[in-house]
Amino acid sequence: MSSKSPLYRVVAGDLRTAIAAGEYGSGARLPAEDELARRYGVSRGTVRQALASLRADGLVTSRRGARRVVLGGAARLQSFAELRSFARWARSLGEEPGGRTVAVEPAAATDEEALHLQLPAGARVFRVRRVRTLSGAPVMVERSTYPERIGELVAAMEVDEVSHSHQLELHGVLFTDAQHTIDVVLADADDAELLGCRAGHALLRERRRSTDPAGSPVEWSEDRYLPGTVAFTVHNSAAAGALGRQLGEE
Amino acid sequence: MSSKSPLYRVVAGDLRTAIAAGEYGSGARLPAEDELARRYGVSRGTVRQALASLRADGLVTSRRGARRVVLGGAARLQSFAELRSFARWARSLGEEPGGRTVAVEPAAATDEEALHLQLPAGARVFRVRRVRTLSGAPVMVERSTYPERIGELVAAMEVDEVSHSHQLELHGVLFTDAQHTIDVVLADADDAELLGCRAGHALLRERRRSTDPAGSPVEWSEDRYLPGTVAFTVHNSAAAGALGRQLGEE
DNA sequence: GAGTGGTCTAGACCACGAA
DNA sequence: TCGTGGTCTAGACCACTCG
Repeated sequence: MSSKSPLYRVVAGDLRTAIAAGEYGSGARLPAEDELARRYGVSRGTVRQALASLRADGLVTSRRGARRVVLGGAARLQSFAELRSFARWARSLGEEPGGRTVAVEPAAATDEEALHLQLPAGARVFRVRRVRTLSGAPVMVERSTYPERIGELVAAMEVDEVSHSHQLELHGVLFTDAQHTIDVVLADADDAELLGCRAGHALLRERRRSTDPAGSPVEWSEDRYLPGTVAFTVHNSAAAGALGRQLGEE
Repeated sequence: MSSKSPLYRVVAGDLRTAIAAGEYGSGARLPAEDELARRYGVSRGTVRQALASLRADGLVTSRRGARRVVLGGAARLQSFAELRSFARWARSLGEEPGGRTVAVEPAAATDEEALHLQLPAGARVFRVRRVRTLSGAPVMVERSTYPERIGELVAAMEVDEVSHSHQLELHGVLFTDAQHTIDVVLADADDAELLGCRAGHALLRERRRSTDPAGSPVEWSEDRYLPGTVAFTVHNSAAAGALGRQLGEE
């Protein structure tokens, strides 16, 4: 066994599997922390670390004094529990992701781009426009802005490269954190042509700012999805969570 | 001092304040864990628990070997990362929330309702339709389904009650966990009349399943927002072991 | 009152990043 | 190499839930 996984991940994975397999159905009580610690031969702290990850994903409840209870899971579509690229997300659903780069152009950053990428106003950036497909059908238009260094890597990729983020990973560029904003926008002429819908059609918009492990912004992107192709799901709790609502102004 | 807050919350709050105040600007390095432990006179574990909550909110990075770095992204003092009712959310933004109940009716649960509320098919439920307003202007139609026990409480409320969830809290009904799904839908005739838009207009839809501390479903709701009035924001992370340490919530 | 999770301590060793 | 965060242990006490 060359298991390089930390213990708490092994425990968490085991519990996830057990829940998914129906060993602990919706509403069932999980074993007590002490019992799990004995069962896995680890300390209670390690068990708690594992359980915290299940809690963060909304799989179980957690209250002082009472056993943890398995929450009735839901069909997840685009879950924000993990940060995944379009390509990886599509494959996890058994769909075949595709991508076609429509335009790559160097440019001087607008004020908004400079703000989100933490660059000086007018800094050199790359704007990339792509159409993303599922099983050949266009479902999303992606307009991304990259800092110069990263944009040059993107510019060098094939126009039908399926996963830019995977290619960037190979060059040591990692996307580890992202802040998303989701709302509705109407298709402009460009969207209409690329997605094959009519202008004025409603689209689901996701704006995203991604950073690398060091906290430096690596991407500012606006994705526009055809309705019905995706939905975003998120879990939160009164203690903490991931979702927020904001007034819809720019 | 009647400080009832756990130590790690005090530390976390202090760090949040310092970041919001610009003491640690975007890109600044936070003090090391040992240093913080000394400074606050607590153990390293407690400091780590505090930092985990900042991490979960996307305020700082976290990587082995390197100091934590404050993530940019404007002055986001208000963490919208909690589960909040429409009324509470609106007030936190200085808006005046309102609500008008349009219909309350007992019914037999559809299959979908029964599934989400974990009730037997055909069980008695209550359907409630409301229009939510901000400063008097309608922004959202809310269609909720409640289990019988809770529905009866809702049915007894005033038609212009601003916060159902607050009233339910007074009756001991707590909403602690929720799973949300967000997508786009077109307004039907009913939506159009209630929101004052035309049928076919695009609306931002949020479907939500809420549970109480014990994990029992207490509400299944579909909210439809006029575009431009709200946007949903989410932070997530792919960092290995980003979340969690020996924390139980948060 | 017994069981359980929440908080906290004081160590230890390791893996990784940066100088 | 050295500082840092990631993982893990073995205790302790408290607050809460539940029968």
